[in-house]
This record gives sequence, structure tokens and C-alpha cells, in this order.
Amino acid sequence: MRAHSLATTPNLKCDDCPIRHRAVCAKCETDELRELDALKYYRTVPAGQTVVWSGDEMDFVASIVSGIATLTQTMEDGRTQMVGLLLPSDFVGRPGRAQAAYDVTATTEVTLCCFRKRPFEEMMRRTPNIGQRLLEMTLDELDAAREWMLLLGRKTAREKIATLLTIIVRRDASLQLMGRDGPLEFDLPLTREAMADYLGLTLETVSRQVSALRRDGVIVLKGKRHITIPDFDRLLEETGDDADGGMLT
Amino acid sequence: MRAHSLATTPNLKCDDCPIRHRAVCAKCETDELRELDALKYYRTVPAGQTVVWSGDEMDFVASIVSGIATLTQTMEDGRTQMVGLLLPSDFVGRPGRAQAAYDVTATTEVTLCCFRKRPFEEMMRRTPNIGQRLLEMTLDELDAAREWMLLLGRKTAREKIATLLTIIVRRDASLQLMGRDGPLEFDLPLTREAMADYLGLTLETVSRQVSALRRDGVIVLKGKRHITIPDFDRLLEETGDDADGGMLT
DNA sequence: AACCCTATTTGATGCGGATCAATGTCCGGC
DNA sequence: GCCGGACATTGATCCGCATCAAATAGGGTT
Repeated sequence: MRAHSLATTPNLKCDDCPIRHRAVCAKCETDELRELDALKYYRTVPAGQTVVWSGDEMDFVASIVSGIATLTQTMEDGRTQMVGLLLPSDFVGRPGRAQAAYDVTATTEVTLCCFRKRPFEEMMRRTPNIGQRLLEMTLDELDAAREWMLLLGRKTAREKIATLLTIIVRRDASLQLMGRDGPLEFDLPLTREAMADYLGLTLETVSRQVSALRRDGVIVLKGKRHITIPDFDRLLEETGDDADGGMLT
Repeated sequence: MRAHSLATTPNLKCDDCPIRHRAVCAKCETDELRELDALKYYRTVPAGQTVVWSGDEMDFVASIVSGIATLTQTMEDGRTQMVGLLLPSDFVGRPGRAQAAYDVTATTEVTLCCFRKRPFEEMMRRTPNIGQRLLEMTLDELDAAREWMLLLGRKTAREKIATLLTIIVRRDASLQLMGRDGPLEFDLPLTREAMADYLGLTLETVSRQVSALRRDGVIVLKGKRHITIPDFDRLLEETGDDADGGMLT
């Protein structure tokens, strides 16, 4: 199970917390929540647009409510590497830092639940719970980053693609409901280019390997984006990971 | 400046805190420190030995006092990727998790300042400061992991080596004192194989690229491990990073 | 100083993924 | 239904790094 988010958790059952970001309190500490409520504001960013540029002043922290965003780093000569994939409930920004360290880009239309940084930091100081939650989330992200490093450093192109698919499946909330045995069906939230940036490959190689997995019956494609995975275990075999999945969260 | 460590910070000037791990309190909250004192114990691990295996029960968290340790992940077929490089003052282990997620190996002889997990977690709950510090450190690690991802995904072998050297220079406390203009001199704390594991390369490629940098006068080698960098800016040019260094901490 | 063990260097060759270059396909607008 | 443009596929070739295979150099021991 993924840890609860700081400010929004989709699918969280909590009848007393009609506002999504109330998910912050699994235990419903209502005073703190009222305070968070007062601070928050929403912001919607159209698909393809950059939310913040690396190096920009960033006077807020935020939680993804809906849509998908990415963190990317760019080298002088234009080479880019995605370093974070943000799905609903993920946290953006760093308390205690003024400037954004990465480009944040909306892959689909994204809605953010924002908190101005100063008041948020103040509140963090007064409410240890928030810091605790944030620590948990950050540790989860660090683990994900380290899995990602193994992928970037040591996996073949085919293994990279297979691994990315399992990551998407595992993190897509709408798929958590389906059992693992039947076929899984979903739309890829990323273009081939974004997949390439994620995986440290070129988009041509991504395309070729996706085609290869299709030829081999590991996945079924309908159109460019819609994917069916007839047998999840078969896909897992392609990742190079241990059979038990290695995913810790 | 690197954030202060949780439990040990070399070179920290604090006359009231003779015990290194007292560095936890930049502000010297002595009550908390007395409690930490009571919990801590030291453990020394000889060079080359594994501290914890991935998947093992891990009933402590710790702070590196001296020496160098690594976190590595291994795939079924034996491919390995280093995912963390732990220098003095770095934190090991994850509060709230029973099993180690990675192999922790002592590269040199390592001394750890350990805290049994249960009491430490309890204390964390009572002392928000500790959680705050831990959050800061974790965020720093996450940033480092993301730089590392760019390296693994997009840099050439030569750029990887140059980048590793700058990272070692920047993190080696004993080098922080020297100015950036004169030649820097130090011993590599890693074997060629460990460097390869860090960089997602083979040891042969590491060796070749080190030789190439030597041929080109970017570095000077005395023996196998001792390195002199006559011109740090020249080395920086080889990393592919922005001129300003990109390092945020 | 001779010896041994391991880390490292260097060489020869092959392959996986990058690069360059068309071609094909989907989708929205008119 | 036709068209335009972005996204995606496929093909041909090249190059950087991996792989396999010796040779060499340090560093510690006797």
C-alpha cells in the first residue's frame, strides 16, 4: 500500500473528510485540517504546459489532485532525463527551498492543491504530523528513485519498457481494483518521447521495444496508447526483477 | 552547505557537545541529547564486509561516524547497481520499516553510531526536531539520487567519471578546507569496480576513461588510487553539467 | 629482493542502442 | 470526407560501451 498523501488521496474512504486534502489526517485531527483548509488554493495547468522552470522562484508547495506531471532535468546541450513522475496524491516542491530544482511539466491537464510556502512551513513547525507524513512520502520517493537508478544503470531497453509498464500499472489507482489474474487494460499516460526520457532511451528505441513486446504477445496495443496486458506475470518476467516484485511499498 | 546530520557531523564546532552525535542539535537541546546519548551504541565493521543484506531484519538505524559504506541493489542474474554512497554523517536505515531494502556494504572500515529502532521511533514521535532533521536529510538524498539518475540515464562514460570525481571532491570533508583554485589532492575511496557499480559501467570502461582523463591532463595519478586535480574548472567542463554546478545543497 | 595475490590496465571484437532518414497513422478542424 | 500536423513506426548504418582475454603493476609478506 502506498502511504497516504500529504494533502490529497484519491479513493480514500473517509466520510468525515469531504475535501480531498483532508486525507492528510487518517485520524481526522480536525483542527489541523481546518487550518490546512484555510491555506489551500487550487490551480489548473493545461496539458503540455510547464508548471515551474528549474531555477525559478517557487513560493508554494502542492499536491497533485488530478492529472500527471513530470520532473525533468536538462543538460546544457539539451539532453534531458525525467527524474520524477507525479501522479495524483504526490507532493511537489520542497519546504525550506526557495528555488525549484527541476522543471515541472504537466503531461496531461493537471490540477494542483497548493499551499503558500511560508504559512505551510509555519504550520509544519506547529504540527509534527505533517512533517511525519512528508518524511514518509519522501522516503517512499527515495526508494522509487533507487529502483529507477537500477533500471537506468543496468537494465536492457526491453527490461526498461516492461518495468515502466509494471510501474504504471501499480501506480494507476483505477487499476488497483482489478484482480491481478485477469487482463489489465489502460491508456498510457505518456508519449513515446516521455517514456524515453523516463528510461534513458531514445524514442525510436522505445517504439521498437514496444513493438517487439507486442509481437511477442506480452502486450496488446489498440491504437497508440491503449494497452492490454493479457498476463501480468508474463510481463513481470520481462522486467529482470525478482519474482516477488521487489516493490516495497 | 550540506545539512547537518542526524547524529554525527564531522567538523561541527560545538564545544558543549563532545560526543559527535550531539551534532543532532545545532541548538543544543540538551535534554533530547541526553536521551539520544542513552540510546546509542557503536559498531565497527571491517572493510569489505556487508553490514546488512537486503531483505534482512534490521532492528536499528544508524549514522556513519567514519569510513565509507555503499547501498547496492542486485538483480536476479547478478547485475548490481550502487544506489547510495554513505559518507560520515549519513544516515542508514528507515524508521518504520522492518526489513532492509538494500545491501549495505562497508567499502573501508566503517564505524556506525546505532540506535535501536523501537526506542528511536518513540523518541522521534516525542521530539519533532529529529523528524525535521531526518526530513531535511532525506530530501537532500533525494536530490542527490535525482542528479545520479541524470548521470545514469544520459551521460557518457567520460562524463560519468568526471562527475563522480567532482562528487567525491565536494563530499570529502577534508577537501572542503582547500580553496577551489589550487590543485586538489586525495585518495579515491572506491575501487574501479565500485566506481563501475556507481556509474552503471563495467570496470574496464572505468579504467579506460580514467586513463583517458590522465592522458588529457585533466587528472594526475600517483599509484592507482591517489589523484591530483590540477584544475577543478577543467574537470567541471568534462561533466557536461551547467557551469554553475547544479549542486543545490 | 623475490614472490604472490589482487587490482588494474590494455587489447581485440561484437552487440545494443543511438542516429539519421523516410514512411505511416491517428485525431481534430473545417 | 478531406486535410494538416503531431505522434509513432520502421529501416539502414554507426559508434560507444560490453565482453572476452591477456598482460602489468602495486603492495604486502617472507
